[in-house]
Amino acid sequence: MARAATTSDAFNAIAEPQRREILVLLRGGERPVTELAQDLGMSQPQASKHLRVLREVGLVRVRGAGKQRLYGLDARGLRPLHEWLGGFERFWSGSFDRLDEYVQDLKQARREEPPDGDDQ
Amino acid sequence: MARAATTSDAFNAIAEPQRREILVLLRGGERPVTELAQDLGMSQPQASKHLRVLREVGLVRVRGAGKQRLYGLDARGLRPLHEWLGGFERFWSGSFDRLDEYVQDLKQARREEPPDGDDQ
DNA sequence: CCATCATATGCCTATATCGGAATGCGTCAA
DNA sequence: TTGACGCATTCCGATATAGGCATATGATGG
Repeated sequence: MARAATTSDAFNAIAEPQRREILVLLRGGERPVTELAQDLGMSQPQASKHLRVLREVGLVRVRGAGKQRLYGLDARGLRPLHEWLGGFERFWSGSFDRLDEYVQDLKQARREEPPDGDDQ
Repeated sequence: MARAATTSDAFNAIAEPQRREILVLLRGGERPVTELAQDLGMSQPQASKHLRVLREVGLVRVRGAGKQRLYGLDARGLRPLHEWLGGFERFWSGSFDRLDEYVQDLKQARREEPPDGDDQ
């Protein structure tokens, strides 16, 4: 087997940095393809391809506006990501984080020490 | 070019569903490789490979415990993801979400009128 | 030293990617 | 209709993946 398709979930879709940048740009409002391509320094075909992936996983939507096609953000598609991440929040937030870090450092330090006597 | 390496970021590392499951399991505490492999129904080599990726991006850490190697969660590596996602929070939370949904439904309904073979 | 358990790594194949270049297709204006 | 514009879709090549399998490495107890 190979890697899962980029269109299989939002997780895979946003693994590509340029697609993440597209989404960030779209936070500012709808945009035509060529404008996105220019702002991100990529070719128009590449932009179209990335947008296709984002559309297939439901992260953007299109709207025809004359000759142009305006792409807009559909951030609801990011919710699965947010929810999955939420399950880990307690591991890095607030004092819990510092406690965890402290415990880790203790363990690490203990491993790096010779099994010598306990001082004091 | 091909796809970015799975070890290039946390984004790419967690694109793989089984790696996500490993992280979820590790929320319950440290675990040896074989146990993870069994619980997730994958071979031991596969588990080791996934754990290698997760370790290279700093999402897990290892600790030798006799014959075993205990893998533990290092959720700090998920922070970039959380922060990136944070930039989109206002787009799906609260009434903003409902308004957006409403507008989407309107547009979708309007587009289903012509015999169009739209997206899937 | 040897046998055994726990884990890591190597080799292999099929597959899907990103990127570039060329081209197809739809829309608008004259 | 013709031309120009905006965008989508091909075809191509190089690359790295997930997974199966075999094997190397490493620690432990006799």
